[in-house]
Amino acid sequence: MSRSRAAEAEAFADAPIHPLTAVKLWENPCWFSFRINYLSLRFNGPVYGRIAERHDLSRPEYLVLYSLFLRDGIAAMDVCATAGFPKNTISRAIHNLVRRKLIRRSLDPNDRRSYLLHLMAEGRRVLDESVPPMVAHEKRMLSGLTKSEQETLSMLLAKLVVDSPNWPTEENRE
Amino acid sequence: MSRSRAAEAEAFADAPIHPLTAVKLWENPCWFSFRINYLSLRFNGPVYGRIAERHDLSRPEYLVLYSLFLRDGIAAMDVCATAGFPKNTISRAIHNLVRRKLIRRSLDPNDRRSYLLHLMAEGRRVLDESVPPMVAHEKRMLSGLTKSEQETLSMLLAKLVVDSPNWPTEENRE
DNA sequence: GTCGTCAAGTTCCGAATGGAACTATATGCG
DNA sequence: CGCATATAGTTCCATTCGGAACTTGACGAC
Repeated sequence: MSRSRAAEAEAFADAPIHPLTAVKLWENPCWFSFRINYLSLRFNGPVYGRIAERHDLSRPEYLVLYSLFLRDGIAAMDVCATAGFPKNTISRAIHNLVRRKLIRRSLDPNDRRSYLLHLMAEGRRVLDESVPPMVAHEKRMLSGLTKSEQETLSMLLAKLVVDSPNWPTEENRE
Repeated sequence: MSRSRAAEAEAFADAPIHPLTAVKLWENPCWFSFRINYLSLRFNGPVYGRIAERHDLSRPEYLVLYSLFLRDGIAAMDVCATAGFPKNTISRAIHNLVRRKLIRRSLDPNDRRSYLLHLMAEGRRVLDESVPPMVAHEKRMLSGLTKSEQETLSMLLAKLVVDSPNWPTEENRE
């Protein structure tokens, strides 16, 4: 176990967590990936569970919708590149959303292979209902940290995301 | 956009990233969940891709194996609780690993419903081969941060994981 | 121009996934 | 003790997923 992880383990010694969780936190050479995977999970489960239940949307479908909430008029490939789902999954999601009239597609005037995606009224309504509880859940997750710790965390994670284009991928692994 | 995210955006203004990634970083009310999901993705893709290719193991299968690497003699439910896969998926993974003689099961003397899982020689061999590149990939991901930044990040993420039992889940959402 | 290569999006289909129901055991309670 | 409830693990099966091949259009070289 690394020195720093050992120190953390001591600081959190009396925390009421599953024994194997403790091992994965403090005696794990991949401490980072365990933590982010675990936290992703604890975000995605409740959030996408609620969305499936109340709006009958799958995770890829909601990701398309949410991407349009952030930036209207993007293309399918933009969603793929930033959400990490394969393009056929995103394609399916888009078709379902179009069929249900939550979004519409228009031809991209600059590239006739691609379509621009736009929110429709019903899509906006779903976002109006679903975004606030999602933001609340994230706030709840972060409420164990002070504002200043949250800022530090935000900055460090941003640094990693910005650096990520330099990392090896499946293709160019060696 | 929050004040702090705006400040970060300025600091990273000339980073060569996808425009929608920038939006998801700096103009996203759920900045935290985007970042951890994105980073999980960039870890899991290459790492599990390599493992599938070289060892013909699925992600749930490898997670069981890796859990035993950290602590031998645990039960299926321990893996579920810490890895976040449903128990039938873990059950299947265990059976495949047993069939391929990477692990074995023994009856739990204290609870006849459950089995203790143990690594076998072949499982150890697979871990010996697969863990170092995985650790290297994580190191590479973190190499954009200084040692001290990494310690800070480790601590902040650990705080969140330790706090997570208090969060609402799908079931008790309200 | 037109040829070769690359990129956006779709379709196909085998494989993996996970909810729900089930078995067997444990545990709490009167 | 005997019953109700909870938990570990398994099985079943409809659904979803994602790799691969394909279509159509863009773009650079000549």
